[in-house]
This record gives sequence, structure tokens and C-alpha cells, in this order.
Amino acid sequence: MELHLQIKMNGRLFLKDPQLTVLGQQILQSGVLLIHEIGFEQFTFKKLAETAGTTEAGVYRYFENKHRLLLYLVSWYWNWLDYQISYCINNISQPELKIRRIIRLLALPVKDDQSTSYINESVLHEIVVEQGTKAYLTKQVTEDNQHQFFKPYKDLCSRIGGILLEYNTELKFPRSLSSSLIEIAHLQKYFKYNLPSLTDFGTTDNDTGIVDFLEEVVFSSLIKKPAKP
Amino acid sequence: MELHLQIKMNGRLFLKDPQLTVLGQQILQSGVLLIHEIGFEQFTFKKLAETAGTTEAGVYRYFENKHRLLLYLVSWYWNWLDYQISYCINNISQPELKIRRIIRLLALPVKDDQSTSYINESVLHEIVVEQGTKAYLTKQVTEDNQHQFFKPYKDLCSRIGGILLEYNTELKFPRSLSSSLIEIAHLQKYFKYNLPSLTDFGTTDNDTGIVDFLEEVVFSSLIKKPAKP
DNA sequence: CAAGCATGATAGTATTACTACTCCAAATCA
DNA sequence: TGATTTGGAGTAGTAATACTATCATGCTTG
Repeated sequence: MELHLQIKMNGRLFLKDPQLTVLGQQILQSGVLLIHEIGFEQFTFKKLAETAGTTEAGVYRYFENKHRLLLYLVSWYWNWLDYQISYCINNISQPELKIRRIIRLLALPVKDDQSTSYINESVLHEIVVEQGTKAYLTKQVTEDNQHQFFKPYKDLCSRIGGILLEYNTELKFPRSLSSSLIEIAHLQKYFKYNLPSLTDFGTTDNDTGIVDFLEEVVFSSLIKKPAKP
Repeated sequence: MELHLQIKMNGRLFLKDPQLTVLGQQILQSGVLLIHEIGFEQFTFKKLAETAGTTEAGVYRYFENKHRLLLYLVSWYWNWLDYQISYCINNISQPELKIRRIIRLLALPVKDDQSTSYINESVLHEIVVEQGTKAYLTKQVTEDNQHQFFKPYKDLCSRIGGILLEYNTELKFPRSLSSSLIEIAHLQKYFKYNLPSLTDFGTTDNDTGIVDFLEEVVFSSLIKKPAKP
């Protein structure tokens, strides 16, 4: 059986839905690979058009500009990850185990999901690690936020926050801890491979050190503290 | 008495030392204000030249490109903050108090330091919060790292890591905790003002909520754990 | 068959990111 | 003092970027 996961995207992110046409899917696929290869700064629609086998104008028919395309891809990722998490913790009752699984999904390398042919999830994961924050670190955050472009990220954050609260119902900062967990997972991963002296993971091949660190920080913060006298 | 703090910068960050000439200082001053005002993406040397009262070529004589200027300003900030921290925890012996002070320096608004006339530190602090990560989230990280452009950040991180170790000598991840602390402080601040639903601070005027959160996370992680059986 | 839509091809503009060259005035030296 | 070097500042030009607009074509759907 072949399962086709169609992720519902905010309609304002694109001019024409890229999921519905062959060219659109080609643009998404090439876009992911090209941004990963040359970085978002060097990435242009002209270069994308070449690798996607179309013209510059062809790409502009789907996306208003490259920032919207980034927002699209990052949103797509958060939606996908949210789904992965809900799938992965399904039927688990212990909050502790849920949190451990989430941390692994955030920090460990992603296996490509065959159910969406046109998006390479493992490459997209690396893009989000490397460039994800650029989606909101702009002067148009407020405007983009009003267009609900960050809803998938907020939903994910809210889901994880809820699970943290299951573990400790008295937790004072569930959302901040949740957004911090997500960002730190990515940042430590980036540091490990690019600026290793900012971490304690050295040059080990696997990312279990990051998992250990995140578990340490998160579970410490989740311990119930005695009320102050 | 007037104290002139001259911060020693990596010579490869600039073509001509901007601290040594009036125009150079003007470029730094206008640069900080302009990047803060319009954001790094919209920022160009042409616009900077106008506000700094020179020509585009004039700016290019000091900095190779705008990324180098950002690296310069961010480095300047980390150097300055490192100095502030060492000054502020001077003569304090309790590690706990040191850490509390550091957290406040990281999260609370910065008062402009009068000892450097040409850099507005409180504005620069906001730039680092908003755009700081763009200094290293590029495809040239490795190259920039080889040029030692991130040394001030690493030094700061290492200093804070050392203090965390003073508090708990068995701490397993001092550098990761340190870099996480710095980045989370900035990110939560950014979220609070731009994407508040990713935090638990609401719309309070002051940033003490962020301080509380950071103290919670850091001191929890610093508690000595009993050895596993 | 006609209408309509998706794509492709071409061209054009304003801005960006630089580079190269020129000019001028102050400092240096014979 | 006069000649010369040197550095700071301006002008102009180029290639690339980020779009926008127009028109032709071919394929589908009613």
C-alpha cells in the first residue's frame, strides 16, 4: 500500500499550490536540495529555475519571493514533525517516555519519509537546523505572524508544552521550556558540526551526546520543587 | 575622569580600523542604528553611506562586505559583554550569585555605556538578540571560524562555563549549557516581544519573567545528581 | 471546436554588491 | 622650498539580483 501524506499548508504562503502540479513538486524538491547545498543567502530563484528545469518566471508563479518559499518549507517541516511526534507517542501513557521520544525526534538524524515523494525530509531537517530561525528573525515577523505563518511552529510548541505539563502539572514555564527545547536541540546540533568548542560533544559520530544533554536539562527543569517557605 | 574603552578587534574583520578615524566611528555608529532600524536583510552599504555622510566606496574601504560588518559588531558586543561580566562579578566569591548576575546581564535591557561614544550598546544588544545568530548561520562558518571570528563568543562561553563548573564541579555539559543559556536568553527575549505565544511571559513590561525562567532552567541543571546505581 | 489554464520564452527595470579609476590635500623628504 | 609620495574621498561602471510584464503555445475540459 502506498500512503500519500498531503500536508495542508497556509494558502497565503504560495501563489499557486506547488503540491498540485508536477512542476510545483519539482520546485519544492529542487528548492530543498539547492538551499541545503548553497545556503539561503546564495540561493536565488534563477538558480532554482535551472535545477528545477523551468524559468525564473516559472518559479515566481508559485512563490512570491524566496522568503515565502523558506516559510513554506519550514512550515511544512513543523507540520510534518508534529505529525511524526503524534504518531510516535501514540498509545504511550507515561509522559517521561513521550518526552524521551520527542527529544530523539528533535535531535537525531531524520530518516527520509517515503510517503512524500517530492520532499526529502532528512535534507529538510538539516535546512531547518541551519536556516530555520531565519524564517522569523526578520523585520516582517509581525506581519508574517498576522498571516499565521508560524502556526505550525506554535502548534508543535504547544503540543510539547502540554506533554511537559503532563509530567509536572505545576510547571511554571511550559511554553518557554518547549520552545527552548526545540531551538536548543537544533542549535547544539549545528554547533556540534560547525563550532564544536561551544559544546561538550566532541567529534563523536552519533548525536547521542546531544540527547543526553537535552534530557539532562529538560528533566532537571521538570522535577517538582518544594514550595518556597 | 573619562574612560576610553578601546576594544581590541580581530584585524581581519576590517580593511581599515574603524576605531581609529572619525569616519570609521561614524560608520560604526550609523551602522548599529541602521541595522537596528531596517534589519540586516534590507541593510545596504549605500544606505549606510548616506546616513554616515559618506559614499558607498567610503564604507567599502573599511569593511569588505556587510557580513563582515555584522561579524565586527557582534564580536564587539561579545567582547564588551565579556568585559561587563568580568567587571560585574569581580570580588564575588559565591558562584550562585555570579550566575544570577550573568543571567541578568544576558536577559535584562542594557544601559548604554558612556565610555564608548561611537557604539550605542543598548541598541547593539537588540541587534545581537535579533540578528546575532546570522553571524554564524551561514555556509562560510567554517572559513570564518578559521579566521577566529567567533573567538569572543567562544571566550564568553568558556568563561560562563567555568563559572557553572564552580557551582557544580561534576557538571557534565558546561559548554553546552553555557551556549544554550546565552542563546535561550536572547531567543526568549525575541519571542516575548515578537511571537509571545511561544513563551509564558505574556505582555509584562519588564523582563523579570525571562530571568526567572533562565534561573529555573540553569539551577535545576546544576543540582548535583546522585550517581546512577 | 472554443475557452481557459499551465507553462515557456523573452525582455525589461530598479536595486544590490561590488571594482576600478581619478582627484585632491596633507605629510614627507631632498 | 619644491617634488613626491600617500591616503582619504568621490565618480563611474559592471555583473548579478529580484522582480514584473508580455506573448506564444499546447493541452485539457466543457
